[in-house]
Parts: sequence; structure tokens; C-alpha cells
Amino acid sequence: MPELPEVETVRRGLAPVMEGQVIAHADVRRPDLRWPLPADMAARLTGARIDRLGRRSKYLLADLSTGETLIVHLGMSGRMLVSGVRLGTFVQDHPPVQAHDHVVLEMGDGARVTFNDARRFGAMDLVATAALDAHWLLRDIGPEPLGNAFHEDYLVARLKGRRMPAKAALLDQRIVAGLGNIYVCEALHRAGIDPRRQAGRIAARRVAGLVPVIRAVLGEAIAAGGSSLRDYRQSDGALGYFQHGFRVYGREGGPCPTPGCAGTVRRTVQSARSTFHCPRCQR
DNA sequence: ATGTGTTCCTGTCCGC
DNA sequence: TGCGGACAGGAACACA
Repeated sequence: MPELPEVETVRRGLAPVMEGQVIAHADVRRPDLRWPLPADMAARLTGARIDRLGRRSKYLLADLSTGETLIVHLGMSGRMLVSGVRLGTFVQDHPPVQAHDHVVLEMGDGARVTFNDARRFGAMDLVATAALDAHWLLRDIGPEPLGNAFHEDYLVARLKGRRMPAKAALLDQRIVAGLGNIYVCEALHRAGIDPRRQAGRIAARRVAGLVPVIRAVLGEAIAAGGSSLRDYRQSDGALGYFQHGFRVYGREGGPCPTPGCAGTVRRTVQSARSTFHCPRCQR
């Protein structure tokens, strides 16, 4: 899936199309994604104005004038495709409905946002905005990595005594929100920490060092418009650039990019997922 | 409580 | 060109 930077990029692309618009028509083309969709979702969306498009972790959150919030998770392969946008006097066409177009939102101005998700690991739900934080998908999620609640003392405290590998700890959304396989690999490489090392056995100084590194990796990726792999595209269809910024992810056998390090990037498997790291400079 | 492995689903790519 | 298997950005769930 898109990780936090990709979701934020999608949010920024969608906001001008969706914010302030009324959903003139909602078409829910199947009853479920990863979980069942609310049976009356189309009816509850139709006629609602989107007041604000926000993000929490990897979730897009559309606050509606009806007092509800539409929660959207892109899973591994979810995309939000935009069409029918007016560019001066030119109006972009709507493409024909394609495979895996599951939810279609027609905006009052003629623009269309289509949720397409081949693997269907994505999710949507509608919940009262006042109860959003208590929603089961959101309530246990840890602090935003770019927010003030994520700081050195917090991370040191959360990793203390943990026997799980550093990789697994950073992937745990309860500890810190929004990181996925790619950015965990990148952050651990920049911090010089072996992904297999037990989280509770990393010196506090080095754990603290992860905080600015995580912020930097995510910040750079957002600034570059996210990365773009396989299914993922920015909302406007353009490719993200951060994929060119990966230092270890997907670079098995390549030279370690750390200055002065003569190591070679290795791929290992942790809990059935690929990990990329340099055994020479990550300890 | 904590940690690990499995599972959901489809598409793509690589080797033969 | 076809076919089988590995693999893909997530994360809930079952189980030790």
C-alpha cells in the first residue's frame, strides 16, 4: 500500500477536487472491500458536502456536512482516480468504468473520484465525526510521526523491553503511525540500526536518533510527491519521484550508499516480508 | 501481554 | 507465447 507519504500525496491531490463539493451521486458497486461496506453508504454520501479532506496515519478522512466522516484506507493496491476536472475551458473526459472500480463519487461540479482496488485490501466506513477517534480502525493507532507527540522520550519508552525486531516494532501502527515496509527499511538504514536487532536492546541514544531520521525520510518523500510502485499513482496520474530516493529498498546486491561504507545491500525475510539492509553499517 | 505466522485478493514479473 | 511460482506498499486475526 501506499504508506503515509503516498496517502498524504493522494490527499493533497484530492483536496482541491473534493473539498467544498457536494457529492451529487455515489455509486457503490460491490457490498464489500476488505470488510462489508455500510449497506446504506451510497444514500448517506449522496447530497453530503465534503467540508474537509484530512488524513490520520494511512487513512483518508473526509468530513461531511452531515456530521459523518468517510474513512478510506487504500490497502495495498487502492487508488483514487480523478476525472472530469475542469482546466480552464477544457474538461477532462471520464474514462469508461474499468475492472476493480468499486466506489464512484460524482462531485457537484462534474468531477469524479473513483476508488479502484484490485486486491481489495482497502476499506471504507462511515462514522459520526464526533466518534471518529473511537472508531475501531483508528483508536489504537500511535502518534503521527510528523507530529509533536512523536518524540525521543516517547519512542525510547515504547521500545524499552521489547524483544521484537526493530523492523517489526516500527511497522507496528500502535507504536508509530504510518510507516510501512519501504520507509521502515529506509529509516533503519539511515539510523544505522540492524532491522533484526531486538528493539529493546538498542541503546536509548540510537533509538532517539530514529525520530529525526523517520521525520526526514517521510518529509522528503512527501516533498517528492511520494514514491510510485506498481499500482500506485498520484491522484493526477503523475508518478511520484521518491522511488529514486530509496537507498536500500529494492536494491538487493547493490552498493550500500552510506558514505565510506563498502557494504552490499542484502534482502532478508522477516515475518514473511522483504527487508533490505546493509549488514556492514547497520548494527 | 508479546511475538510470530497466516490470511485475505489480484496482478505482474521472471525463469523455463 | 504459455505456464507456474514468487512476490507485491497492509494489518487483522489466530495461535504459541
